[in-house]
Amino acid sequence: MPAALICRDDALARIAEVFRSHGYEGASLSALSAASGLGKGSLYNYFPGGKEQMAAEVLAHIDSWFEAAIYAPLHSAQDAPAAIAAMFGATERYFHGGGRICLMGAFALDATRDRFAAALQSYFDRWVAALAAALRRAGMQQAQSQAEAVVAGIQGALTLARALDDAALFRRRLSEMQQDLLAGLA
Amino acid sequence: MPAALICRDDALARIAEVFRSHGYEGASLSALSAASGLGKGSLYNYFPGGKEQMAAEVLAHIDSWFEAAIYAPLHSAQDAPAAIAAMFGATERYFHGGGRICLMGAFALDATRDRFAAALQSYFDRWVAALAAALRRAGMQQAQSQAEAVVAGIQGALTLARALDDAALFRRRLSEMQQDLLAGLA
DNA sequence: GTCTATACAGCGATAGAC
DNA sequence: GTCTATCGCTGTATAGAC
Repeated sequence: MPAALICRDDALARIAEVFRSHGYEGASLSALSAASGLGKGSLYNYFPGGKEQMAAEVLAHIDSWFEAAIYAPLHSAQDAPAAIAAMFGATERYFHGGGRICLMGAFALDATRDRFAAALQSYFDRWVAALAAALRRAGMQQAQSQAEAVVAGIQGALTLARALDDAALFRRRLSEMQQDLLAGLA
Repeated sequence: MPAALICRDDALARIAEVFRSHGYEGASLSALSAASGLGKGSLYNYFPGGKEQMAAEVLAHIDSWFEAAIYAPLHSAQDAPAAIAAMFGATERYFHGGGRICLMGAFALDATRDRFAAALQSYFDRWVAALAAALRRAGMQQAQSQAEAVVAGIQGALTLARALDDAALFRRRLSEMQQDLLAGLA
């Protein structure tokens, strides 16, 4: 067990950050190799499908994280408002308080979308559905529409925060959306 | 005056669509040449700075369109609520009802941002400022925060609409944001 | 101004030695 | 499993004929 690289998941995490900062087209195999600490040959040993497989596995990993940390609690929690508050907290932490973008959102905005359309669609569909279910259980009218507003608001806040180099904008938006939602429940 | 290409602006418009659909890294000179109908050599005659200059001019063109069609009316209109309504209308038309993404937003989400940081920052800053000014004149409290919410909401709605391949979601979000804003003014 | 031909670097991917 | 060397190709950019 080498010191520099414990396991495949560690490599995948570093690969994810390369896709995050350079986009799919901009993430070269050289950069992926350097960041993961694996030679190109080794990369193809782990990911025979090459760059596309690496990106697909990164998306799958993100998806399962959100499923466990965000969607499932929204669906199963007894206390829906508390689960919604927890979602905002987990979201803020996941996106490093506005300093980290959403890879799903970034991939959606160029031709990369066509490659991973199913994964992107499922990610956003399930986020909206999980939040809408919690809002409905909390007694909110037009839960679906409100959920779309919040998920879109999160994506847009990430975009603005990065364009303006102002992570605080993201945190401010999250906190206001959360307040507005809870006010709508009261 | 050739029939296929009236002027430089026509070429720029086609170039813009290539950047929009492929992103900065994904927009190859071959694609830009094919879309504009100009050989690579001719492209470098129009744009000596190459791909970076093309993208910069596309962003400048977008910026001046928004300045004239959106920011200036928000600043100067007598009837602020009407100007805000007009902004939503112009926004919906510009983004083809949700079928066209925001190039500024797309460029903000990967390493391309660093190349055009000033243009991206200015675009979003001025959009937020113009909307906030109109909201303030219409008597709204926390106009800055509301303006950030709307501009972020627009960006996020574009992202979701494209990820879910559902342009109607964008139009729905616009219409609801507009209603909420006007309700907040009353 | 337009094009074709080309330069050279970097791309994703593979082979094969160790 | 790891690496280095190399493949074929495409990338951006330029030169030069017309």
